[in-house]
Amino acid sequence: MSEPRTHTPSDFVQAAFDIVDAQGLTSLTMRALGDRMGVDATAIYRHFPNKESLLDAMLDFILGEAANLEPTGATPRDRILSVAANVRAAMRRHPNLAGAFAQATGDFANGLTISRRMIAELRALGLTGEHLVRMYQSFEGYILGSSVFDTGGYPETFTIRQARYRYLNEPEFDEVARTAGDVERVTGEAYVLAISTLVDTCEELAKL
Amino acid sequence: MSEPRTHTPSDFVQAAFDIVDAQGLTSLTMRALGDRMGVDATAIYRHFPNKESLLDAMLDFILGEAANLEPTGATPRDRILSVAANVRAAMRRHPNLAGAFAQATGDFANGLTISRRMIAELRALGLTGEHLVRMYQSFEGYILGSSVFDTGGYPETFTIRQARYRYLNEPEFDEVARTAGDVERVTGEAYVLAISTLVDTCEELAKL
DNA sequence: ACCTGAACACCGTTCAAGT
DNA sequence: ACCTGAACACCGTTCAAGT
Repeated sequence: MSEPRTHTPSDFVQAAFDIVDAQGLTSLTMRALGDRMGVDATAIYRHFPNKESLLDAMLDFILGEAANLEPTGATPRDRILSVAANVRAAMRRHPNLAGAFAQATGDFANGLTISRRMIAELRALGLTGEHLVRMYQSFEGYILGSSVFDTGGYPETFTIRQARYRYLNEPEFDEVARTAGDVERVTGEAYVLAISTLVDTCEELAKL
Repeated sequence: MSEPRTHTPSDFVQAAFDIVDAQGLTSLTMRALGDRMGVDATAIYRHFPNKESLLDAMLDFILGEAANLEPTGATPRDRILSVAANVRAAMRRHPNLAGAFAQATGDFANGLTISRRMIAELRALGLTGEHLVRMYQSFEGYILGSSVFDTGGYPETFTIRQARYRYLNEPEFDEVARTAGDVERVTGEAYVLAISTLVDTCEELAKL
């Protein structure tokens, strides 16, 4: 018999995204995924040793969506901002999965690609030695951490943040909290501002 | 009969920390928590409507460990660094739970306390209006995001990061990757450096 | 080579019943 | 007022059996 392989691991990953993006992470069960693929739940174990490795494949796919985009811009600063924007946009497309990055322990091939790209830009800015490693780590923490927090659970996240702004009883925050869209806009501006600030620091450290 | 209440919600939170800190988040089941408290699993529902609200209470407790510490330092910069260090240290004490912040949707009373404290320091630096909101958001994203990534899954996280540093094939990273402790040190330095850098930006924005 | 389906050892949660 | 315990509707995963 030996049928030609009808399903690839990537088929399961795509179907899993369909479920998670539309119904949330808790709706992704092996049985639900099997149903969507027209296959028994236990058939998935031909392709992934367990559910965790399926999730890791999904997270690596998200990073791949960022890693496969060539960063745009004529200067290291612009290319760093471009990488940062691409990571954020990729997570933003899968808000129900972004939070899973914080739990993941696997190492991601596409994460390495992004890391190498960032390091190349930091070298282009003139950084070496411990300055290079330290600034790389600052960027990684900010880009990943902030993106996960800002994109996870979108759009509810911004409604929640809007409510929190109101509780603060600070006139400036009241103003921003008029719509969840305002909160999202200022959060996006804060992201770009902080990355740009970190690039400033790179330039100063390179002069030493 | 009407026994005096033998258990408070906070008793369950403490017992839940015992389980999570020692055995990991997946070991925290309602049955396991009931066993540890010498009570049927379903008795927990007298105190918490569901498991998610128990987890929210645990996360708020972690933030409380940071919020209850008066920030030290004579300048806004030092007090901001102190707040940031306290948040990180509090998460660091519960590495198996840190990642859950990225999934949480609740709003946390102790989070508000920390927010108010940060805003007071940003005002002391001379920030108002959109600058204030934007910088606040940059700090929040960096402090929370970075702390979650750096403390979640400790100490395994740093072993994983060490392995990734080796894969990068960059001499500077090789050097840092000699021990997981070196990676942890440089990550901590990067955290302080980035916060300090953001304070620099506040000072510049205040001059405009 | 790949898939099926019964089965196992769990989950969170509800609800009637106890004291 | 608080706790018990049976029960329900699920989970992820294993493994012998099918084709």
